[in-house]
Amino acid sequence: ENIFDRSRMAPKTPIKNEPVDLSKQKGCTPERNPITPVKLIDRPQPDPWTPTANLKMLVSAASPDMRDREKKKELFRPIENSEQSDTPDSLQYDMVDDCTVDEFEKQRPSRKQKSLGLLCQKFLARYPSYPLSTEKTTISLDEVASILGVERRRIYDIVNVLESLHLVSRVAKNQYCWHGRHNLSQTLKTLQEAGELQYGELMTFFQHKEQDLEYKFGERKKETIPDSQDRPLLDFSEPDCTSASANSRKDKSLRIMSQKFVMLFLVSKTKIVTLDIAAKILIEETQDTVDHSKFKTKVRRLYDIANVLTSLGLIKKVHVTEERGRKPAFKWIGPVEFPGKTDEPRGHSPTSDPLPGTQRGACAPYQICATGKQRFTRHASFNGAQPCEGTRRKVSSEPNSPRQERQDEYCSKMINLAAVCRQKIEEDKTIFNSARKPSITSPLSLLPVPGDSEFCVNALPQAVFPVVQADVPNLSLPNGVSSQALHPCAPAASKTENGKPTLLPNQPFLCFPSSSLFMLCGGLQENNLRETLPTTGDVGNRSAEAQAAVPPAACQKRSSHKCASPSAPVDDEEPAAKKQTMEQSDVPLSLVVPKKPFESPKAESTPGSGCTSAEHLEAFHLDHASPAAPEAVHKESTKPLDSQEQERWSQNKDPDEPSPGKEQISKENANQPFLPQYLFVQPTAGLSSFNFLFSANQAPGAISLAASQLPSLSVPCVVVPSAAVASFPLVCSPTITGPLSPVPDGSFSAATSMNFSMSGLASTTPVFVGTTAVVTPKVSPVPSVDPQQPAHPTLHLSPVLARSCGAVKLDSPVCMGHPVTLLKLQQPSSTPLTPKSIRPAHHEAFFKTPGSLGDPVAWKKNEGNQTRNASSVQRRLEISSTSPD
DNA sequence: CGATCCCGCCACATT
DNA sequence: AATGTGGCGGGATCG
Repeated sequence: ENIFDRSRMAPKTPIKNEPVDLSKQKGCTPERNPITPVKLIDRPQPDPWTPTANLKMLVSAASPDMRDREKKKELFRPIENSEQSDTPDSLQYDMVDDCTVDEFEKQRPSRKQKSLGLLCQKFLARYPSYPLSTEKTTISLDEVASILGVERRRIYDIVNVLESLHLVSRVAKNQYCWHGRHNLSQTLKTLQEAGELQYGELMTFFQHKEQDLEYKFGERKKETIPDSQDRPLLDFSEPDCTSASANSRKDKSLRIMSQKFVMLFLVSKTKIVTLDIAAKILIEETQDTVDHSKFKTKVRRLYDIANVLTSLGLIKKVHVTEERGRKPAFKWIGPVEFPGKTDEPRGHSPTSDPLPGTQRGACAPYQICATGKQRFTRHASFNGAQPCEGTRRKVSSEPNSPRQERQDEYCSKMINLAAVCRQKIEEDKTIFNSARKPSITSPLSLLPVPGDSEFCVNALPQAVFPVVQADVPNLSLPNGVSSQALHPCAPAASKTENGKPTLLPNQPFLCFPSSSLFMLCGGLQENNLRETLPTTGDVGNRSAEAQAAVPPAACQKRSSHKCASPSAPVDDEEPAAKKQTMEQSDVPLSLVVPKKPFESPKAESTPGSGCTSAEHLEAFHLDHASPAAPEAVHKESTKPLDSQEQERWSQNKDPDEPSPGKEQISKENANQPFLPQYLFVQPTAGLSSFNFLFSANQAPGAISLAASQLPSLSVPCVVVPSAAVASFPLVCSPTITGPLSPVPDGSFSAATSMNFSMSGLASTTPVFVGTTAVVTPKVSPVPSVDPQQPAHPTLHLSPVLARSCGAVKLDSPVCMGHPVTLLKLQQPSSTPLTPKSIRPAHHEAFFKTPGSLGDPVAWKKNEGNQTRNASSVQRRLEISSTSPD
């Protein structure tokens, strides 16, 4: 085929065009010559095209060796062609063509015929699914490539994915060993376990499985993080050589990606994963960049992987309808339950066997990864045990993969979490979308319904995101959220101190339902603080009630995930949130998440909180631009968002100097001291999208309100999206609470938000947040501002902000800027770090919070306080709703 | 026009 | 240095 094309093509275009054009031309006119006289001339020279095409052809025909030769030959060809052959050839071809013209067209064109999926099917057809154990089938890449008539590069794409599932393993250069699907079940099981650990935790949190987990998580991170930085290496290293490998090439990202991708399916209740979510989740490390391109690249890779998995019959393409529209997604159609061992004869218990050495080893890695906290430790040991295997590549795939994964995981955990969150969110979205509810308010929808959604319904989400989604309603968002966020943050915060924040990441933190927004709430003030948690709870309840309002706003946003966490607060929050969720599941709220964390301890202290908050904030900043958080605060102040943001930004830039933002913050603080809450978001990496943050403070009241159902959230929060991503828009409203002026504000806010999200954003990330409640209800203004902000992308943020501890922190308003940038800054190190930073104390506090939440009294108190907030919140909600509308 | 994703350049790893 | 691998993203094709 190629040949023909070429010949034809030759005339015109060398390489690429060949096929199509040529065929057509020929078809039309026999004499292409006339047409391409000049070209002919060219052709000769055009070695390029000829060679390639020819080569391919040849290659395919011939053996590897041949191919080389042929390549050489090709060189010659051009010459031949150039002179005359073109015409003649073409003629000949034509002749042929005559008959086949149609054929030509038929054959050539279709891109589909050359699709990776089809290629993979051909590849798989060559080998038995369940080969006899005795027979060892070795695969020669060159051979296969030639047989299938494709370049070797393509085969790598296939083999890498198959290797990730252990269907094949690399034996040597150019040589792979075919294992078939015997171990597939085991592998999937392992992946599922690993996935649960990684992603699951998050989910779990959210869900409620165990608060503990959350805590753990947080702790882990903390612990790990610190070490982690190093550790990670180890971990990584384990896999291969770790650091080297890790650092060095991305190594096997395709393999890792593939495994992670599969994990997402296995962990997802719905068994449906949208590409964008997956991409975000998988982005991890990189934080930096921005992403957009990164995101695109990731998606591309996912398509590659998906094609192979589709050929394996593990997934199928579906579309999820969301508010926005329909998104491409894949549904897992492979085995879901993995009894002990599945196919394989042996069955080891999954868990038990570590056997690294063996095939199973692969599993092990996963497990390891999964473990999470332990990870580090284990890994270490693990590593020790297995020193690097050889070098990176090592033959056996198994080892590598696991390792790799670990690495990734490790790194990614955070990401994962975030991702998870996202997923959930997305799922939620999906669900929502699909099913039901419309978006109006996204938030709402989220909440309520999730279940319904059909499509997704099933699964949806919840599982995945436990957090949000499912629970949504229940969730108490607030707490949960906060807590989550906090965790990560906390550590981060600590780190932050340094200045760097390492936060990282994002850990995961929250997520919100998809799109929806999220909110986070913050904190609350002192009073609240203590109560905060309670508040949250209240919030939840209230929120539900209140919620309504909120939702709308929330709804709009879709953003995604978010996460983040500011430092300490975050931690708390998250956990709390999770807990809440769990606990409260009942609660209607949904979304929101609040955070709050601080409150607790520090906050309570009151001012102290400030400190805390500050820290948190810092963390944020660090993370990303955490500034946002501050901003949120600012918002409270009333300023318009824009301004606030800007200010913040500026602040960020000059951390030391407080810019206005700071001032504001201070104000805020003054006003309310609160703290912080926030969340953060992940940066880039994962999601691209979102970043966010939030503020915290929240008014308790606000929270409360909402309650009920809806989630309202109170939180001020924000988010941002990254432009790139786009995906998420976010928004947030801040505050909530007060009833501020409702309408107007609302509008603004809404508008703002919206705009925000998007537009401005586009650029980057924008974000921002809302604010808090406590303070005055200034609410409205802020929102409006936001929109503008987006514009700037820039951001930057100085992480500095973070610094600010106390008052300052607040300030930090947000930042936003590009998400990327910001993010990166922080992230890099941070990611992992964060956790560590977080301190238990915080956690505890946070945790406590939740507990506190529980207290009715507290709640009540909060309410009182909140009242305003609430109102504002409500307003916001209203507003938001309006705007959306 | 967005979703897909082929194609192959080119950097990095391995031999 | 040669060759194997595989990240990556331009840009073509599909729907």
